Amino acid sequence: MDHPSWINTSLGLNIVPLRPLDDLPPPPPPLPPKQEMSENDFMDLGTIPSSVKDESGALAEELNRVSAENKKLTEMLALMCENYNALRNQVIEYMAKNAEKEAHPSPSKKRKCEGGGVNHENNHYNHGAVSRGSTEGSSTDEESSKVTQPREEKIAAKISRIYVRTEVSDAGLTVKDGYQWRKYGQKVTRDNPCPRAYFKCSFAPSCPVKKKVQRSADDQALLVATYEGEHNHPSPSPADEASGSGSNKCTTNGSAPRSSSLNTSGPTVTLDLTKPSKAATNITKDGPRPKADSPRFQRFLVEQMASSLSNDPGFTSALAAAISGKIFQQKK
DNA sequence: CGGCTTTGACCAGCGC
DNA sequence: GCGCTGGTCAAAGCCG
Repeated sequence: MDHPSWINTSLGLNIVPLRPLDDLPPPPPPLPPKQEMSENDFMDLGTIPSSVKDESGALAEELNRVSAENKKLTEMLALMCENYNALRNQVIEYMAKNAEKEAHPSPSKKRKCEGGGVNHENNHYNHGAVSRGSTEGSSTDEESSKVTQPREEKIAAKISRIYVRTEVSDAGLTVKDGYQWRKYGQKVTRDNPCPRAYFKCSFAPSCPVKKKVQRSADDQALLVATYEGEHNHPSPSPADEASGSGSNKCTTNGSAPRSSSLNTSGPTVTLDLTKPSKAATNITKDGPRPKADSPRFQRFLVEQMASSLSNDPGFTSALAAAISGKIFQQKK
């Protein structure tokens, strides 16, 4: 993971690890001046008509034009890379700030944060959606509540939270995620009339993972499951996982079981510059593959980078929603 | 009979 | 110190 996974939860984004820009191959150097092939190239030199001099002039002009275009595209690509780096740095800086903020919550507010934390975060980040991903590097209210544990253990504890939409008539508090859980307690909390159920992972005897499940106070059809810790045993078999997640379509990430079929109604954005886009795939598969050092390829590269962001229908809306949600949460 | 759930009791942290 | 609250324990009951 390149980025702290809290961003998945906090921003409601599912960000695929980006390949660092430094790893990207450098933009191909400008094309060396070379003669473009034309029909005349295949003609017998002895049969060159006298007008070839005019054509050579035209070709030189064309060459200059192509070179200029090549240079322009290279500059555009460099500019885009620069913008991308700047944006990435901003994101990293922002994530670092948040991680620091959440890693040092006000100790005096420990319990108050705990009380409504689940539901409030639900509203801010993942209303009506299943959020997944361990909040590695961002200790939350739940984490700080384990005051009896050594500090190292608290830091190591990974918290992840998922939201599962169920039938309101379904009174159960079970979030089927493929793992085996043993319920060891149930409590009615102050801020929520719905009881909170406490589970321990019974898949492995020594597994330290705990899970708390409670219905959202605002939306009783929404189950909030909070996972604490990391499983110290292999994930359940895919069959188990599939059967386990069948009814609720619920799984988690990080410390909790993985899944790809989440019941997310919230925005999910996948940024993956390491994978070729559809268009790129089509070209490499179906059409002639442009040469890597050709101006056409460079233009294609630029267009792909731009279109991959701007043409993604979910990107702008998800970005706007995430940013506004984050700002709204900070104002509170 | 073993594993799981239920549920009241207990403990610890926090605010007043 | 006391009351409130969240988290955990453990005995009893349930179920296959």
